[in-house]
Amino acid sequence: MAKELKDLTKRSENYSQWYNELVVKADLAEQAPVRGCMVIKPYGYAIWEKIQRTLDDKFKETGHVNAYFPLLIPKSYLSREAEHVEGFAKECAVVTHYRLKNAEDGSGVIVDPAAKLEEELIVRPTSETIIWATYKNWIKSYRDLPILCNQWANVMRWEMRPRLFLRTAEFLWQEGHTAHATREEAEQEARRMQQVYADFVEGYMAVPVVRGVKSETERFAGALDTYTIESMTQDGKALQCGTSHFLGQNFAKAFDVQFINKENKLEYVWATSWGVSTRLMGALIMAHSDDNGLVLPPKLAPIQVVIVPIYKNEEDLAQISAKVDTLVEALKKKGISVKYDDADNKRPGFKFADYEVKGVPVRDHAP
RNA sequence: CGGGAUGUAGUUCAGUCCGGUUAGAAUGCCUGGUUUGGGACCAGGUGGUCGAAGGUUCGAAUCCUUUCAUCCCGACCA
Repeated sequence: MAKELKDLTKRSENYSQWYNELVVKADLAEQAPVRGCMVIKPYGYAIWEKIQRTLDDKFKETGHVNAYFPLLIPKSYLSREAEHVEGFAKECAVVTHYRLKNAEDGSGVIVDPAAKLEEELIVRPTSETIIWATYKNWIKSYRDLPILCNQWANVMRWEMRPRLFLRTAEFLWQEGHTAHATREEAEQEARRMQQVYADFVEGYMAVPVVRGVKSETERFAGALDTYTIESMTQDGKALQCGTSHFLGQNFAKAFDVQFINKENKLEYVWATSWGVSTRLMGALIMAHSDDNGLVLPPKLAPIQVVIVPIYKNEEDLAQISAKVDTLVEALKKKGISVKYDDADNKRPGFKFADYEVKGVPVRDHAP
């Protein structure tokens, strides 16, 4: 690199500032007007889409199906499972009214006091409660089991100290929620999904992880065991990348979900839940990127190859473009995403620097 | 929720201590031209309720009060 990137803070100077700047400069995301919320920009979302697509395939391969459960949860549901409410109650957003009206002094809209909800609604911090309230209706017999559902959704936790991708108030994730007839089967499922996560993070994100079990204090609120995969950041901290919980019969008991087993006896259902979130984006950035910008593994890079033409005049450009076009076609046939950046309002030097910050794996110039 | 800092142009910031013309710079953006092998240059232009409310004053970005927001360090968390 002939010239240093003038404005990206070095990791050695201030690691967390480096991270914050990189996320913005690489065009991945930006702060939203609402504290703790982020706008995921197209370049960042393209990475998330690849993560999503790959994981979704892996879930389907392991027998899971997608469904969707609602954003809002009756407040009373959250208090059904004692440990669960202990763990989540403090950080929830609450819907108390359903209507706004014009202020009489013309200062805008205000909450209409007449539109107060009888039972307040919680914006889901996670969906165990609403899902188990639903599973109660779905499960009668051992023949209804197992249920292997996943949902892609947004959730909200009112975090005290948000950071783009790593800890935002609203974040995107998937949450698997499975119901089983036996303890062994549920435990096996929880461990299997931990392995699916580990394989994905290592195989596609190229981020090494440690597989482990959470201590009692770090365990998911309501779980008997929490299996975790943890990556490392470059300042030597562990980052929780994904968790898979063996929930025992806690939620089945809280929501009274029983089934009749082969011996014609009533029994509580065994449960798991497991999730990874847009935090994976944070893990990806933290693991590979450097003082020159983002470093993306080719499997997840939205643009895998970028070609920048160098030319003196229109005639040159036409000749270069003709050659590059055939090259681009050939690469596309191989399933490689190529960008030919012939924009004439940026000079080559700018493009080289820009694509380096954005972490395009192969950057080349066409003479 | 505790400790610290900061709010001025799209962005990064100077000016605030010590009140005084029409609030500045860089960058971005727009126009024209020259350029184009690692973040181009020249000329012109665009861009601001100085976070908000109240107060002091002949006069407030600057002083006082209140308030809101953001960032950093802790505690909490996928």
